[in-house]
Formats: sequence, structure tokens, C-alpha cells
Amino acid sequence: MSSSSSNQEFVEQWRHSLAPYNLGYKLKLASQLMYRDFLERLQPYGLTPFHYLVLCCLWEEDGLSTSGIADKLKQLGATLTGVVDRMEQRSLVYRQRDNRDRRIVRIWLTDEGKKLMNVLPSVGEKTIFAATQDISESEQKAMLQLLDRLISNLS
Amino acid sequence: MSSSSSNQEFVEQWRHSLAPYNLGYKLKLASQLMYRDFLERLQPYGLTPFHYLVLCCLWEEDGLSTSGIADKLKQLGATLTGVVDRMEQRSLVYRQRDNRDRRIVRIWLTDEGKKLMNVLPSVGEKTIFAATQDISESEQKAMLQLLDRLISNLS
DNA sequence: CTAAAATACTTAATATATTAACTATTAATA
DNA sequence: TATTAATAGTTAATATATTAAGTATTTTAG
Repeated sequence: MSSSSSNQEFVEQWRHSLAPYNLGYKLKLASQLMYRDFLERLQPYGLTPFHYLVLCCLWEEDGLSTSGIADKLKQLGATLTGVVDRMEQRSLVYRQRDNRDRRIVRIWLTDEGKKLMNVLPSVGEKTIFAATQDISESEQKAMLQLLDRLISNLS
Repeated sequence: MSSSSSNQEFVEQWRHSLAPYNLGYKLKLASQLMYRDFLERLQPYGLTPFHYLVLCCLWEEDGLSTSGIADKLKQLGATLTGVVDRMEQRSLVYRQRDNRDRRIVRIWLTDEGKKLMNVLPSVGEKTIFAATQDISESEQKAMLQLLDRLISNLS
């Protein structure tokens, strides 16, 4: 079958940029699988992985502005609005306008949001352990550094 | 400030599982940045990165079932339904029920969908080049292999 | 052969993401 | 100082993703 054989040639020639063999797809899938694993582990707490990202920012520095969080996570402000809405409903955080600059909305941890600091990081650790069970410390370090370079290339 | 100092201790102790330092977040961001870059390059064609994933599957084997594509991309059937809906509206593919098993819906490339095979892979390549500009061939290979292992750990 | 289980797909509800448009407030400048 | 520009945030529209529920068809088992 000539059509099937030319197909194979095409796939071989372009393999590096075709799904499911290419870098972009593999990054997407790896990220997605970690998301699914973590989402399941967060189920008992009624939280999502994105809630965890925002909590991490606030555990490090409470009272960040919406755009402060967006910058730290390189997410868009419009996305943060929705996430913070749901986190507020979930009583993890609350909003307060900055009095010196009324444009700014600051996000503060509630008691519940603070307490989760003693619980969630070890939950997140479990997903990392599951993902890297057969990957050595030095390989993990190498991977993180490669990801940093890739991120800075596209930033 | 004792609260700020205990905060630093906390961040140092849990750094490996806290955003924006942890593996999960970095994978998410890397994937997201490649998505944004590719989405922009696909703008002139009115396509999304997900359309490209499906096209790749069909270029390799036309007439796959919906669940065949879902399996190949490790995506959920429910997601594929929506994507194929929009690809059908965009005249990239069309659906046809399998006559031997009426449960199965097969997805076929239109002429337009076929022609893009000569155009899009080199567009995808550009995003990969941008992301890996300062990363050597051997490092890229190492990264792909590490991603494969991570993916298989969570599959 | 028929009831139950399994498979393939779709629909609906909710939560990210992205872009564009819009409001409110503050900063810059002519 | 009055106007313009910039910044911070929200809203709306559209496109992924995930889960759960539902329909149609085929397979399996009793």
C-alpha cells in the first residue's frame, strides 16, 4: 500500500513535532496526569490544584494583590478572578480593597486557609513521589532545571 | 519579625512541593507557555493546539474512532466530543457511523484537513524551536525520556 | 435466547484558560 | 490643572478538562 508507506515516511520525518511524540504533547500530558492525581488527593478537602497554587503564594506572603498572585504564578488576572471567587465561597480567603490605592484588591487567608499550610504540602508531595518514583534525585534536579530554561525561553 | 522568619523556614522546608517551585507547577507552566506560543502561531489558520493533536492522529491513521483518538491522546471521550464538534464545523473532519458496529463513530479527514499535513508540522516545529533554543539535542532527548517515565508512572 | 454487563458516545454541570471589552482609580504630561 | 495614559480588576464569550448521568448498541452469561 503506497499510501500507507508514504504515511510512515511522513510520520518518521515529522515525528519530533507530531502528537503523541512531540515535546509539547508530552509536557501537556505529564502536567495533566499530575493534575488528575493531585485533584483526586485533594477531593477530601473540597479543593482543586489551582486553589493550592494560590494558597502557596499566600502562605509565603499573605495579603498579596490579585495581580501579585497572577504575576507570581504567571496566570492571567481574569483567571484569578474566578478562582478567588470560588476560594472566597469556600472560605479559604477573603478580599479587601487597599486603602492607599483603591484599584488594588488584596487577598487574605482565613483561619481555615492558614491551617491547611500544615496539611496540604505533604499531600502535594505524594503526587510528586508518585510521579518520580523511579527517577533519581539528580535526574529530578536536571528535569527542573530544563523546565526552568524552557520556561524562560518562552517568557 | 518572628512570623516572617517562621514563614521562611516553612517555605524552605516545603519548597519542593510549594508553588511556584515544585515540579507540578513547573510542568503546568511549561505546558501552558508552549500552548500560548502555538495558539498564536495557529491563529492565521483559525485552529487550536487541540485541533492539531487530533489532526496528527488522523494523519497517521485516518478514520479512527472517537475513542481511538481519545486513547492515543489519553484524553477523555467527553472532551473529544466537543473538540470534534468544532473541528467538524471548521470543515477539518467529518463523522461517520461504523456499519459493522453502530456504536462506533469514525472520524475522517476532509481535503482541507489532509492538506494541512503539509503546513502545520513545521508550524509546531517553530514552537519547539522557540522553547528549546538553548537546549542541546542530548538534553532534549533526556527531557523527553524523563517525561515518558513520569507519564508511565502516573498512567 | 434473553437479561445483564460492557462499550461507544453524548450531554450537562462545573472549573480552568484565553481574549476582548469595560469600570474604577491613579499617574503622567502638556 | 485638565486631559490622557496606565494600572487593577471584573465580566462576557469561547475552548479545553473532569465527573456524572444518560442513550444506543453489542457482548456475555445464565
